[in-house]
Amino acid sequence: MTEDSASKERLRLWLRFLKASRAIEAQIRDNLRREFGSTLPRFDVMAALSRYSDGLKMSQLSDVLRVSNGNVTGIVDRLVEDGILVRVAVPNDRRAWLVQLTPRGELEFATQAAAHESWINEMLAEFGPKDAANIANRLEHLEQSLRERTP
Amino acid sequence: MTEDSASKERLRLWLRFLKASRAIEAQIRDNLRREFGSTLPRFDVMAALSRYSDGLKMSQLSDVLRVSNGNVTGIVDRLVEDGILVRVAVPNDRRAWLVQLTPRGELEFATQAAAHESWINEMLAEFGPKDAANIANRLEHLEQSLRERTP
DNA sequence: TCCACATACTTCAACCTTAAAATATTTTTA
DNA sequence: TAAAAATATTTTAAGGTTGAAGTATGTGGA
Repeated sequence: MTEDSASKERLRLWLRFLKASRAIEAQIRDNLRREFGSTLPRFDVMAALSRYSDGLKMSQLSDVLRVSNGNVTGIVDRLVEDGILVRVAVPNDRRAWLVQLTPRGELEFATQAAAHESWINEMLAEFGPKDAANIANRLEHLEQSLRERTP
Repeated sequence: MTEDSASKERLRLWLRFLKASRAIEAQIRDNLRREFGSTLPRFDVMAALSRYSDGLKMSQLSDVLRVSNGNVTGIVDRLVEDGILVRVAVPNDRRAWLVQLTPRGELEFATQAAAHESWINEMLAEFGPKDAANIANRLEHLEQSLRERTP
């Protein structure tokens, strides 16, 4: 196998990877929209905050989600309007806000997260638990090595 | 292994999958922007058209790319402005347009595609050609079964 | 003190994205 | 052939995304 054809195989892997990822993502977006009138970015924000019951600052949230600061502002704005989140002032730092799920937000997220898990479970049914765990580990390693390349 | 923990493993697989996919995609977007002042959607359109030298109709393009009709309109508009694409009238059907790469567009795409392949080759270096081929096949199968679920 | 720098966040302009509505044209049907 | 249905595309409204610029506040020297 030449280096050149190895490169072609990796490209093919990426194209398949991207296609599968987009197909699953599109299905999730569609389900979120139809069943909950919501979106994947909103779900991602709720998921992040559900893991930090003390709340996160805007900048921490954008770190965790790996999206830009300005992006988070808009999504949080809309979730606050909808009563899913609250912004709480941080003592001794008038620049910062702590963002938290409201009780209603927690309830809403619990419902959506359960549905989300079952959609994934159906879509990835052809992966047995052993396989799933192996590939997940491999991807975790890949993602880590990518993060080391670009600090 | 209970069904419940199998579901949890599949969820974990999806989360890793998504994270890795987003990390790679982010790197490609960044490279395209910095090196070519372009974007992934533009690259995707050029890639699709490079496989069809006779050109594609707008609706065929949105089929191939699996994005909405209206979306393609805007991207093609900008690529036409930049001299990368042309819209050609279709004989006997005044509703439709055929979109093609210009000679300059073909040249531009060849350059970007070569760079793109080498970025992927570096990022996925830890996958040997055999591995890459195996996983690609598996993902192809997954994507196909997803397409059957949602026609 | 005060001034430079850093930090936290928002705003902005440009682009991507979708679903739904609108426009134009072609094809089918009554 | 006139009306209805189908097809091809664009427009629109709402949201997501980014990098860069802008605002406000905090911090650490000279």
